[in-house]
Amino acid sequence: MGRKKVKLAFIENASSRRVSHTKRSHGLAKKTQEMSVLCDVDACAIIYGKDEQVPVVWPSSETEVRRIINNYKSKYGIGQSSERQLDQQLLLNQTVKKTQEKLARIQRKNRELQMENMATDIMTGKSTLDQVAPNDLGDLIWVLEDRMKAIKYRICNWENNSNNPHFLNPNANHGDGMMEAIFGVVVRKRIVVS
Amino acid sequence: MGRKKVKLAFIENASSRRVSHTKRSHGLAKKTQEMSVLCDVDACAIIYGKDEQVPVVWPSSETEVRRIINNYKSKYGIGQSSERQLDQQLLLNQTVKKTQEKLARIQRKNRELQMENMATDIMTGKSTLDQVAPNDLGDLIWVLEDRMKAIKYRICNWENNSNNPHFLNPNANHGDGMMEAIFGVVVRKRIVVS
DNA sequence: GGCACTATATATAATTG
DNA sequence: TCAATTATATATAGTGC
Repeated sequence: MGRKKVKLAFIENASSRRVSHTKRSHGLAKKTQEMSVLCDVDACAIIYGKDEQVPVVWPSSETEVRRIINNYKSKYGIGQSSERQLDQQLLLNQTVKKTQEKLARIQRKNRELQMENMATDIMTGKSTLDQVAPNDLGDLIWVLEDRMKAIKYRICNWENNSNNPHFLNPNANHGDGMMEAIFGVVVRKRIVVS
Repeated sequence: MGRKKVKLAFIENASSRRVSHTKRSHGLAKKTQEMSVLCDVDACAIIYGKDEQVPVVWPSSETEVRRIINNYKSKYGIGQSSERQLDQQLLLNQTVKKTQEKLARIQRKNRELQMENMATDIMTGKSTLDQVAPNDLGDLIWVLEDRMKAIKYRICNWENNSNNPHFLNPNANHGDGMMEAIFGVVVRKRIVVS
């Protein structure tokens, strides 16, 4: 992907290696997130090296990462003897497992929606950055970037619909100002509870 | 990537979801491996869900996975509060801020151009004043005043270029009448995206 | 060195057998 | 349902500020 086919080997040049690292780790995180949404599975990616100060991790929420890894461990017994695995199997009956899975699914969904709401709050000035928990910052970036893309898309297609309904409709609620014209109706996402 | 753009949402259809899962998890694993080779970093990806019997993990060596995760934990102290964590928070904060600023910039730019378009619409009669939201009137005035200045300038210099191409060119579209002669070609502004 | 852009390689959604 | 193929979307290597 790119001007040239790159051979699969350590990139000697330090600066282009760093560039590559940035681009690729971003892409990897994105794909991990997409995977988890599209197929509703637990997915997690961890990338770190001595060069990079900050490890790239998805999801960025520590709690989520821990949950996914621990769950993976207990499910597939990483580094555990097979006897231990058997114990686990006995301990966790099907119902419990199913319930856990359901819970996890809801939690993932809920988290997504929380991020959406948070992004809206921040963009509309309802809340400020320092009110955001550190754990949520990373995921928040994703949502913001998504929104930016949506905006860019809208901007690109602006000329095609000169009589934009939001823009010209006199009945439209303009209380949210341009926000609405750009984002469409600004609504709070309803958080799923079950 | 594919015949159609797929929207980022749970794939309802079970069979295509499974196909997607297979393809994407494979791709994710590949990219994780490439990342680790190209940049010589520790990288690890874990994907699992109830549907899939076998979790997709890279690297496939359990030992490696354990090493990477443990190393990550001890290096970046998952669930531990330390200076490093603070650093991370600061960095994330900066990233969010940057993203927000970028977003704000785009929004500002977008608004300017919207006003331009609105002004054009009004001057060409495509829309009328009462279709403009009250919130937008103030900004609209600025744009109109700017245009008036430009018009005055053009009028002042009119005599200097008697054979104005727009004015005399028989192939030019004169549908917009004087508008075009004064403003130049009347086009919708192409909105800048970044 | 970082960012925006462009050309190209890759990944993958449909489609077909 | 799968495997191979094809058409397209996306990721990203290089380029020019």
